[in-house]
Amino acid sequence: MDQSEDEMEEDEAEWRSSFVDSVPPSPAAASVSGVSKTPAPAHRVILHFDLDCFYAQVEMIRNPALREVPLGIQQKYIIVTCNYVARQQGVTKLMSVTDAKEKCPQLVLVKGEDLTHYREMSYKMTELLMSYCPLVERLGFDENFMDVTDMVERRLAEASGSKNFSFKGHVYDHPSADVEASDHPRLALGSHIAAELREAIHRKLGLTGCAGIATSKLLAKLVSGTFKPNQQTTLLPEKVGDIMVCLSSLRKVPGVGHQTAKRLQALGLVTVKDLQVFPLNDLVREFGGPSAQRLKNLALGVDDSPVTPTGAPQSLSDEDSFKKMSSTKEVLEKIQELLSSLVERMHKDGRQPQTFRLTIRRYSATNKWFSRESRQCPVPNHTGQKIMSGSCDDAVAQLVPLAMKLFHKMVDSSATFHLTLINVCFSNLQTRGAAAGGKGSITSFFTHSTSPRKTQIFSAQSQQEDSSQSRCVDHQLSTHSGITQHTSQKTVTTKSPCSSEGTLHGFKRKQSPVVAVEARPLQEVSCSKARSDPDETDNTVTHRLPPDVDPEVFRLLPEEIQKELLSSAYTKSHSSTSRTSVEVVDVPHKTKNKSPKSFSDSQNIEDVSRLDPSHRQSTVSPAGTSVSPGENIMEEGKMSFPQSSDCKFPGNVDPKVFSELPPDVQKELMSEWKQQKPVLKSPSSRKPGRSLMTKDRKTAGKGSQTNNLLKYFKPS
DNA sequence: CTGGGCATCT
DNA sequence: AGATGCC
Repeated sequence: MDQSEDEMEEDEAEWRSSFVDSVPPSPAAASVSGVSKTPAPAHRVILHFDLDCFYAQVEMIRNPALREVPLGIQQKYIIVTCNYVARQQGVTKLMSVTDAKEKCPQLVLVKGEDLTHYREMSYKMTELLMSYCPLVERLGFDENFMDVTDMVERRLAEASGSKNFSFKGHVYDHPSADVEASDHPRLALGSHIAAELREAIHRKLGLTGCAGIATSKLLAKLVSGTFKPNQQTTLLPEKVGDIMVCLSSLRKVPGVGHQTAKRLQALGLVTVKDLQVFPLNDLVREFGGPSAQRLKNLALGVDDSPVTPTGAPQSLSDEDSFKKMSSTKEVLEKIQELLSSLVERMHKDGRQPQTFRLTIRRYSATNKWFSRESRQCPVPNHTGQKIMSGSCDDAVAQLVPLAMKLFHKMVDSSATFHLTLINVCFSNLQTRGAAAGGKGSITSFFTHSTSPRKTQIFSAQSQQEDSSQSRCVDHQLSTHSGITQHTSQKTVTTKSPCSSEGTLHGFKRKQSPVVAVEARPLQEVSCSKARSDPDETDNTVTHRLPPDVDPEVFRLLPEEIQKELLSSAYTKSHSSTSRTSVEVVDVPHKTKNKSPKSFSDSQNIEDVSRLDPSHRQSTVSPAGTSVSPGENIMEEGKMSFPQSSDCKFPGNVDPKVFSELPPDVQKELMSEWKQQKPVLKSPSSRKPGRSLMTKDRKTAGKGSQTNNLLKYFKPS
């Protein structure tokens, strides 16, 4: 039964009494939002944490010298955030680089387009909070909501004797000292918990931030920013009306975005008060029932939405924006670059993506920031396996052609086009292994993000749990040993950005294979035998089977494999030497801003060498850092070439893709893979001629992973 | 000179 | 697949 029992009674007796937490059915007052799916405790204690200039803090931890200078984090031409030294000089968030430099000529800029470090720190923060109580919901990378109602009740029970209640930090609209103590013991305890958590965050992660303590997410969020850097504020119920009315416009209400604000304005509503008194019926006409009620409630400061544990992300994506991209070659290279990084992240996550999506944004004078278009498709199982097994290069080689196919569904490359953004995304992430506990997926970040091992078990268990018993751990925050976390971490020795890669290979091609192509000189390119129908493709099976493939055998294969074969088969091939041929092609590519495989951690802050000529602002190169000589370089070097030993087969390469490359590039690619090919791996396995089949199928199941199925067919 | 994620709802 | 929202 409701364990809420243990709580004490007292104070606001009435309303809370009936259904404090457990509350079964009657939502009573909660009915407000129309949607009554989750009862929502009548009185909760919700915390909202908001880290101070998050990206800037992460960079200052990585390079302490930055603490003393005005620092701006730059993404393209925008300062997305800056430290307080810079703010003193007039720099603000989302200011253009030009304006910022004008205001503060000495502003030091660090590029922040690669979110790796921010994401890692962000999850450490969430994990830390979760170690005290599982009900933690993320909002972006730098904010977290936490429902500490249970923790508060427990403390209330323990310390029932001492009535010494006071608030930690500020209390909204209360001059200060006059603590109205125990009229609100729960919120007061919440303020203590918030203070302890902020201290833990600072001690263990080196981060400072603000916290808001209130009875709902809406209110906690609104109040948290009352006193800005590194402070906390509690909002008492009697001040709800005040805090809402003080908002300068409806747009300030969380949940009211750009579009909604415009629609409201069209109805003549501009201030919060306007919406509070506006007839609900009229609102319903515009927004529909549920949305109307929700909006009105928000204006009134009413929000019964629960803190929903976020857990591991449901999708992983990587994107880049630019001024102009108008050739297929550039698109291909960009996709390859984005995929290399994304696949690496996906591998670390540990889950297997079932869906891949490609999104683009076209240039358009009018609607510049909108209109994104996307196409998605399933991720072939064997590709997902490559990701999970760590054969990231192979996976990328298989995904690039898929992505190009999706691209061509949206863009007619024979006509001119002008893109300003490309995004690649994996979703429908499936926890591997048997126990599919759909939800338990705490995988990734939670488990291995930090140091592999110590990781927290707690996170795994805490995750799902029936709300009824989601107990907070509340081990005294102070001692709290369980959590691990390495405090300030790694970066002390940050790696130096600069040189490592730029110099290394002047050519800068990263190691990742871009396209796998089967190369045989086209003997008859198209099919010889099996062709049955000319058309379509993707699904039609037999057409275009390579000459050496036995159609009968082909039919027995799983569909994905058939597809793979078809796509790789329809590329040209050359049979010259005997090997099969599948080559991995490496395209010279620029950039790399994303880290290639193995050293994900190292990331450069600046990475010049990018293709974008334009930016090269004065990025900083941190003083201390320096490179560790040997290692980085070595790593890099070896990766780039020889390494590809296990090359792979072609996956599906769109011939179109390959053919679109400039001749010299094609040539280079060809010779490139030629070199790699000899390496170990499979060549040997090729069984004699095509007798294959049956048994091969079997073997194929498992061992063949690294090599393509083509080997079974290929004879020659 | 407008970033790079994420989520939810339709 | 798109819109919208939030950081």
